[in-house]
Amino acid sequence: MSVTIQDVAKAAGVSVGTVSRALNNYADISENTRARIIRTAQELGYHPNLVARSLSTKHPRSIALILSGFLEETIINDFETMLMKGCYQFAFEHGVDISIHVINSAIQRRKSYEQLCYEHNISGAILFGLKTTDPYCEALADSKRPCVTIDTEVKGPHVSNVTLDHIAAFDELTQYLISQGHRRIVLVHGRKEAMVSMERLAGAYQAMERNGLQLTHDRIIYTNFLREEATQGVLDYFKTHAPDDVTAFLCMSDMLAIGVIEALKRLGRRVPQDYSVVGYDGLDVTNYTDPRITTVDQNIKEKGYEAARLLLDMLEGRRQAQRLVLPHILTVKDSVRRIG
Amino acid sequence: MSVTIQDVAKAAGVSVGTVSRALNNYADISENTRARIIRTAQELGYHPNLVARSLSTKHPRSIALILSGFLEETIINDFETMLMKGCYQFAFEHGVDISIHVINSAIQRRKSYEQLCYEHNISGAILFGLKTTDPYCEALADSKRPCVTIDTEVKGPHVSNVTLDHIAAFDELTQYLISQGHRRIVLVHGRKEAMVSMERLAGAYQAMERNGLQLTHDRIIYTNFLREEATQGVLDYFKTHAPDDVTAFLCMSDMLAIGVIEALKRLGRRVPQDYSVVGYDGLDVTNYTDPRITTVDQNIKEKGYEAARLLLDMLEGRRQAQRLVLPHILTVKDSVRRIG
DNA sequence: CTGAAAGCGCTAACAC
DNA sequence: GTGTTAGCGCTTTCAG
Repeated sequence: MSVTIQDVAKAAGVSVGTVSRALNNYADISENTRARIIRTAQELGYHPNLVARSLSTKHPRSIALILSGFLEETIINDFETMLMKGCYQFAFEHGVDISIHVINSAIQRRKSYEQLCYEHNISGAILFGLKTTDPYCEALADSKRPCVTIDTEVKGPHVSNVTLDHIAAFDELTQYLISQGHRRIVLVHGRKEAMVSMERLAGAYQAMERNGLQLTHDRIIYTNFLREEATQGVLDYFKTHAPDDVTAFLCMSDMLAIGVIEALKRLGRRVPQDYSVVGYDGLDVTNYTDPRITTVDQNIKEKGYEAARLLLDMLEGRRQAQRLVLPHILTVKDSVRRIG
Repeated sequence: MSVTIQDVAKAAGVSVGTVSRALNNYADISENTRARIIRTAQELGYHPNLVARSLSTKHPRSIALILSGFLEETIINDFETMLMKGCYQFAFEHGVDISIHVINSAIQRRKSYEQLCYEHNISGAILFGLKTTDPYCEALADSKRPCVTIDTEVKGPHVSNVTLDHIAAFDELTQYLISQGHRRIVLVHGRKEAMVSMERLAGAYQAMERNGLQLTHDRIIYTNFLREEATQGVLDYFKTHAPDDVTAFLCMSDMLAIGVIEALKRLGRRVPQDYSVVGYDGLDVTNYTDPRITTVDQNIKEKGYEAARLLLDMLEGRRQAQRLVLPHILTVKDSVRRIG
């Protein structure tokens, strides 16, 4: 079939153990034989069977990207793709192998995190899409297997988090609106229970208070992050509020911003001439809408890259578990008008 | 550590072989012991170690989704995500495990397809993003390992293809424009050498000839599928052509359509009032542009689902290698005006 | 019907 | 320095 370590051993006239040592850069081996073994391995086109390796090794270096929840998401975004890009860029640069596993909350209930890792011989994982209520959050905290969560905040001796300062980011976004002269701001809110919503809400409060503005309850449109809800919410809003009751819509996601713009168009209003709108996420689609939407870029590719680096460092004992806060990027485009 | 087959055997008072047989639905085992073993396995929370299994088994059922090329792509689309959704939907429904592997052309040159499969104990693969010039295309044809390519046409005794009839789809799209009264049509072309471009071109020719229309060379704007190229191309076009030289732009991708609309807006023209534009792919973003873009939905999620089903059927000998042509979906939205 | 045992390819103790 | 060998957890003959 394929060329195994045995074949290399035979061809090089040594034992399999020696081949293994040579190829894994062990110290106690003569440069001579190592060179010879590496050469024959190359000639034969040998590549180690990673499955066999991870089965036998005690300190495996196999790292996994575990994606949760996106199967159920009705919202389409490019987070997973961008994240994969980031992880693999690091992986390619450093010659590590990443396996991807797709799960959801139901699977988490059926199969424990440890079990999942055991089944696939995962020694360290990057987790994306975890909800704070997901079973794996607790499991991660208890596990002695190093892992990195992206965005989800989980504390544990071997758990790192890579995230943005969403509060500061949303503060900055809000501040930007205010700096452009907007004082009558409506917040288009995401799913109430979601951590991501709460953080963004805190950021909005923070910025508004600092500027002596109030965020009253009737100035908040609640949604479950669905675009249509934002559209409907805005339409409803203007049934009970005068047109000049608001000058800007501060949205907790880009999709909500798109929904808001849709509603405004239906009402015959123009963005940004009549109303300003900002989003959050930095989805690529914000470049193709009309107008292009000012937003905060979550920098998800960078998160993937840093998560992979951090995980590898943890596995090799170079770094402790930590919270890594990456810079966010306020991306000013065309959906905000300066007023006043 | 984790509960192994040994633990189950001990607890149930049988041998590991018996446990294995019971759990894998072998015939030659008494219903009594099977039931008992299954019960104890459940009580202990046993899940098989898939790595160990795939190492030992002769007829492994481990299937992989191999994604090529998207790391280099500057174009962001949701193909990979949708594809994964489709594959995993089938996988979850049928209790099969899919591993995902990310590669590119460079990796294909460095490591053979067989080697990749061997390393990860892949018994059958779904491949997406292969270019016709990629080394793996030949490798697939020669391999006795069943596989399914998506969109890329590869012929081989164990190679299936899941695709659309892109020629017919583009024909239909073109015909739609014509049926709306458009006769002066400009084709916005993708990368010349790409198979996907050639097929679409053929479809366009076919429809136009059937309607007694000519697709002359000066009515084609060439691009490499980049949005900005389409924008520039249209701007350039109108430097040498009169405004009424064209009534509709037939684009080989949604991104190109977005680029065209951008150009028309810059020129102060409105879509679809002044010009009609159609795209191809069915990206989600076509729902958020202004206007929403009439396009052909490639139905990528369905492709993933059917590819997974087909691969499993091939692995289990229920189906031969075949070319599976899924229906495409002409999605009429708001970017075409009926004229004449 | 079930147990015992070989072996998948590799790593890591343990010898020499 | 290098060879030998015992597993990693599982499937699959081969006996009985």
